[in-house]
Amino acid sequence: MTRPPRRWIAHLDMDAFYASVELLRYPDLKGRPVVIGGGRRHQPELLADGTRRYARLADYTGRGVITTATYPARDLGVHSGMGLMKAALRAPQAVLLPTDFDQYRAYSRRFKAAVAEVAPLIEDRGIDEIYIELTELPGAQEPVGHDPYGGVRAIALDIKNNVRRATGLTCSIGVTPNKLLSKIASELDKPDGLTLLTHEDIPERIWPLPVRRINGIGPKAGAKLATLDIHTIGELAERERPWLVQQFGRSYGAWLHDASHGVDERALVTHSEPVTISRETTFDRDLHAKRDKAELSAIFTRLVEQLALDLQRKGYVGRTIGIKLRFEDFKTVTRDMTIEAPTAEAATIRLAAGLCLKRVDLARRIRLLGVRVSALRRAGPGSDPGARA
DNA sequence: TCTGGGGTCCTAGGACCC
DNA sequence: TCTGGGGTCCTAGGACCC
Repeated sequence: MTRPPRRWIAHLDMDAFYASVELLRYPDLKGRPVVIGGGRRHQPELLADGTRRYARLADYTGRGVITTATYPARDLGVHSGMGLMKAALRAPQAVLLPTDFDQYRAYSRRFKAAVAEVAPLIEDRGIDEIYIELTELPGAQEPVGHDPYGGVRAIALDIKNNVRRATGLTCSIGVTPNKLLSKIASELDKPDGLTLLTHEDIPERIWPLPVRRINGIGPKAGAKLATLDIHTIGELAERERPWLVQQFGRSYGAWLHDASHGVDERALVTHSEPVTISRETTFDRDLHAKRDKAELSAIFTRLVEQLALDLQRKGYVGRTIGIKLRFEDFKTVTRDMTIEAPTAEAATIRLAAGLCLKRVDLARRIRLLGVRVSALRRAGPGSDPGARA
C-alpha cells in the first residue's frame, strides 16, 4: 500500500530584488538607505577620484514612485508605491537610483534558470517571484532524522543555495501544501528566509496575520472587512460561509472563506500566453487636449510606435485596439474597438486608437495616456504585414 | 508636495443569433 | 404581438498584483 504523496508547493520571492541587483553594481551602497524609482535623470556620476556621486531623494522633483527600497530605507518609513516626493520628506538623505529593467530581467532569467536546475516545474509570477512544484521531486516525501519534512526542506535549501550561487542574491521561500499558503509563508521570515508550514500550523501561524496578507484581498476588500470588524485571517475564518457570500457575493465570498482556512487547490500554470500588450505614460505636467495638442499628439504617436514594436518583437498581432486616459482628478477611462483583421502595424493601431480617443470628452486636463492591443494571437509566418521589423 | 507602468481576471449590460 | 432562454461577442469599468 502506498499513500498518496503529500503536496508541496514553494513560493520563492527575491529579497528587495531591484535594490539588491543595484547593490551588486554599487557595493559601496551596502547598508545604506537606497530607493529605486523615477525617470532617467539621476544616474550616478563617476568622479575624477574614482568614487561615485549618487542622487539624493531630497533632490528629486517629479511624479515618480518608489519601485523598491532597501531594508535600511524601509526602516525610515518609505516603501514601494510611495510617491518619491513624499518619500523625500521622510528620508531626504536616502540614495535615489533609476530603474534599469534590462538589468533586472537579466538577473530574473538567471535566478529562474538556477531554480529550474533543482526543480523544473515553475510558474512565473513576474520578474522577482515564482511558484515551484516540489511534490514529485526525489526525496521530497522523506523524513530526515527527527524532521518529518526534512526531505522537502533540504530541497528548498538547495534551491536557495543555487540561486545565491548563480546571482549573488538572496531569496525567501515558503513551502506549504498550496500556492495561497506558500505565498504568505514566504513573507514570514524575510530576508533570506525559509518557512515550512502544514495545515496544522494554520491556527498559530496564519490566523494572527492581517487579512491583507492574503493574495487577492486588496485595499477595497480589506477596508470593507475592517468595517465588518474583521481584521485578522482568524477573524475571517470564524465567519460562516453563507454570511460571507451574503456580504461579498457568491464567488468572492466563498473564496474568502476557503482562503481563511488555507484551502487552495489551484494547480501551477507552467505556460501562459499574453492577453494584452500595452504602453502608457504619465506626463510631467497635466496636458490639455486643445492647448497642448501638438505635444499630446507626439506622445500618442510615440506610444503607438513603441507598442507596435513590442508586438512585432514578441510575435503577436491583435484585433482589439484601445486607449486609456487618466485625468487630473485621477479618474480613468478606457475606450476600445475591435477591427476586422488582427494587426501589429503602427499605422493601423494609430488609426483605431485615434477613433477611440474621439469618443472621450476631453474637457479636463490629462495626466496619463495609454495605448493597448488585446485579443492577441501569434503572428503567423507571413500573415502579418507588421511583422517585417 | 499624493498616487508609475505593465499586466490578469471578473462583472455587467447590450447586440445579435438560434 | 408577445414571450422565452441560451450563447457569444463587444465594450467599460474596477479590483488586484508585481
